[in-house]
Amino acid sequence: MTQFTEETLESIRNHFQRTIPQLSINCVIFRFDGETLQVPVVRFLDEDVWNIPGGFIYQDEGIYEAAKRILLEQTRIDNLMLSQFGTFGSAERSVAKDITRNPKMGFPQDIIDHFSQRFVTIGYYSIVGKEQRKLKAGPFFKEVKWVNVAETEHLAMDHPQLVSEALLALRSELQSRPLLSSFMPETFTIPELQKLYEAILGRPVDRGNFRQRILKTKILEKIGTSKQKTGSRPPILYKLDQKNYLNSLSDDVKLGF
Amino acid sequence: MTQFTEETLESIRNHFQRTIPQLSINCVIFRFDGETLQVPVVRFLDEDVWNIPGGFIYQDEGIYEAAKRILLEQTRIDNLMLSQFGTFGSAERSVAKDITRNPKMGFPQDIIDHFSQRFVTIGYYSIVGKEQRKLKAGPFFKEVKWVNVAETEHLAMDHPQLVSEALLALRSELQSRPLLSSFMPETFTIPELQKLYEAILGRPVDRGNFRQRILKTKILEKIGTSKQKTGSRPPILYKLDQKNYLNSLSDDVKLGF
DNA sequence: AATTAAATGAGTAAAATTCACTCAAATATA
DNA sequence: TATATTTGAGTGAATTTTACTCATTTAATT
Repeated sequence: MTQFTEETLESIRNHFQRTIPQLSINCVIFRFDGETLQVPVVRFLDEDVWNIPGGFIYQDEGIYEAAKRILLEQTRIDNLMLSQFGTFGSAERSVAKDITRNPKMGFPQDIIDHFSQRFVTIGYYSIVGKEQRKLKAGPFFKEVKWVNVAETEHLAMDHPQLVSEALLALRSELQSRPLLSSFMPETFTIPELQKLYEAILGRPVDRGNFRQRILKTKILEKIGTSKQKTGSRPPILYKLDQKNYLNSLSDDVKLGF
Repeated sequence: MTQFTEETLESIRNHFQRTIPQLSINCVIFRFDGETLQVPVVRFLDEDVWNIPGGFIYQDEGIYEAAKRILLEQTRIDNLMLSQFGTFGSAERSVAKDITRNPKMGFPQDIIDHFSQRFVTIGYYSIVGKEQRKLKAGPFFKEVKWVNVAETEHLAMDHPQLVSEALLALRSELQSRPLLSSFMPETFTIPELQKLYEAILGRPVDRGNFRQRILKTKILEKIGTSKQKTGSRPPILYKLDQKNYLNSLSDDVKLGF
């Protein structure tokens, strides 16, 4: 049985006081490590279920700012453009089923009651590159880690559903615009980019045609040749041509695979 | 100065008690009258600003059910599939700026305080055909009417923004699936359908190519010839081929104009 | 040093789709 | 009966998509 100091409990109660009741935010952040998609998950205090990072909205902040703050606090991920993928609020949706009600946590009744309320959550998603690796747990959280999207079926509450809905939104965004800037490292190769597309779309993409379409957009700028030790022709290194990339966004350029 | 009976005030206070605080729902329902897109707007009590239909979520109902109930109560529109287009919640977003705080309404302070809170709203949209015309105001509302989308810039609060965001979502939906069932009458002609597409997309569409693409999907079934008195060749009447239409939804058929 | 394996860069032709346009058909009106 | 108007249907050029082939580059192997 975990014991909380009165100070911790007061801090939690104070947080409730300052936030909008029965409304939460969850952030599904995809990270591509070169092979698979992963998302950060957090563990609350001594609980043993993992959660998508999430929290509550202060009375004096907008929901977008709240999403960025929560993400920063719980994972240390910063400077990211977030997009909404949906708001979820069935009548039965509550936090307490999975956490706090757990006897071993030993929460006082008023806090259990708070979490037993029905909660509506606003879902945001984004994507980062593999250079993003440092995660640091925030207050009230014991641990943060990356977990493969394929292994998210055991997350708390309806969080597995949040992950799949976010992935659908990401997929749909990928279809309608050249999605490159935020989640690729400074320089990258076309085969690397193709692997990202395949990870998001969940299916293989023809190599030659992928290259052709990407190059036709002129959003890539040749940098040099990558040096690798794979015993095959080294791929060309590219970086984003910022000017053409921004143009392509406003010109509604689609890659469409 | 409007006078409210104590019974009315109690009914309002009771409603607040049973709903989720600081969270609302708004429904942007597009209607196509053959020429332009319109949305229903409502007028609250004796106020003179018009609002997108909206309301609050009972503690024991899901947000989707709440949206359908609110729409039914305030407009009598029923049996509609609604889709979310976004959730809006800047820190300054409040109801009271436009209504209730109006002195001539004469609300008691506790109700003004309630509406002065910051509110987050979940936006839903849908579309109906011109056969949908009956609107009936619900309790607390004095009037409901259809207004052209082009004339929604004077709606209350951020409701003009809700309309444009909903229109963007509708447009995007139109691009990715053959959008026909819910908003066309039982039988219709291809020129009529084209006018709907043009209204939603906000631009002209080539006549011949539109016909070609629609017919290629085989989701239309020829019924006969329409009889009109325009002094020109009468267009062919079609109805939806339900089986092919459902197939086209699962097969991810795109019309893409 | 020459050969091989492996993956990349580049290109090409057929198929499919999009786009711009012409022409015939059907109807009310003059 | 002729005319104006709008719809139905079709066609060919342009473009895009798709399914490939082939040359290039490098590390490892012989």
